[in-house]
Amino acid sequence: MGATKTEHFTDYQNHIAILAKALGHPARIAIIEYLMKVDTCICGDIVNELTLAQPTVSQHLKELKNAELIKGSIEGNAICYCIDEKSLSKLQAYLANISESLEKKKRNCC
Amino acid sequence: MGATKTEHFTDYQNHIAILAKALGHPARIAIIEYLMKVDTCICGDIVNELTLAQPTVSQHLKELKNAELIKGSIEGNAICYCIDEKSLSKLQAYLANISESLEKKKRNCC
DNA sequence: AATCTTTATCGTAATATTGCAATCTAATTA
DNA sequence: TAATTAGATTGCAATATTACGATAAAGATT
Repeated sequence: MGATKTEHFTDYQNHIAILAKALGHPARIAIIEYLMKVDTCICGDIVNELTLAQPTVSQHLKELKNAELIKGSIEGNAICYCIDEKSLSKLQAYLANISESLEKKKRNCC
Repeated sequence: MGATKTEHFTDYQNHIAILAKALGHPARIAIIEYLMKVDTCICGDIVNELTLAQPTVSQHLKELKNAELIKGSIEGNAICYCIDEKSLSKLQAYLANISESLEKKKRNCC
């Protein structure tokens, strides 16, 4: 035990969960926000932006990349990161859909 | 080490991360979807809906409740759960905001 | 009151995540 | 080519999460 039983859930449920999980750490939210603030992709100074050691930041970047929430391209000896809009939109659309449905059906409870 | 260094991030970043993290498991996505499908709050059969043991489901419900993504009210000897719109909207708005900004600033990279 | 039903909690094992020092790799510059 | 720079990888310790059997708590039913 201990590992998530992904086989009990749909591909879609697993995928949404992976996206949400990737955003489930303040450092990764901070990275996304930093990539938003500077409005091009950014080479280098992500590490300087966070008060975490370089290997830790590298690991968080890797997780965001695995979830395809960011993408990086090699630029000289630095790496240029930016937000991958597609995955972010997917999660956003999912939540928007729920919010919308909730508003429609005025439930008589709670 | 091992624990998230929340003190390095803003309250807002921490809060968004908590919401995302709570959705970062397929069982919890499945719970949210089930609560959406049946359009009132639901007493009882959440456990039957998932192929996980009752204590496991109870734990997932607790985490969703801690993040204030669902709320539960006692109804006889059962408990009646439904989605807590406020928190869900908050995360949705956050992502919508990013998506919107991304579309505006047509970035010349990646 | 005894039993049943529903949900929570405890205890514990397996696994995953977080964080960092040390090290490695690869491109860049001196 | 040696030194530098940017970033990834390795290895490890601390902590968190996931899952579930056993059990407890509390209202409902018999």
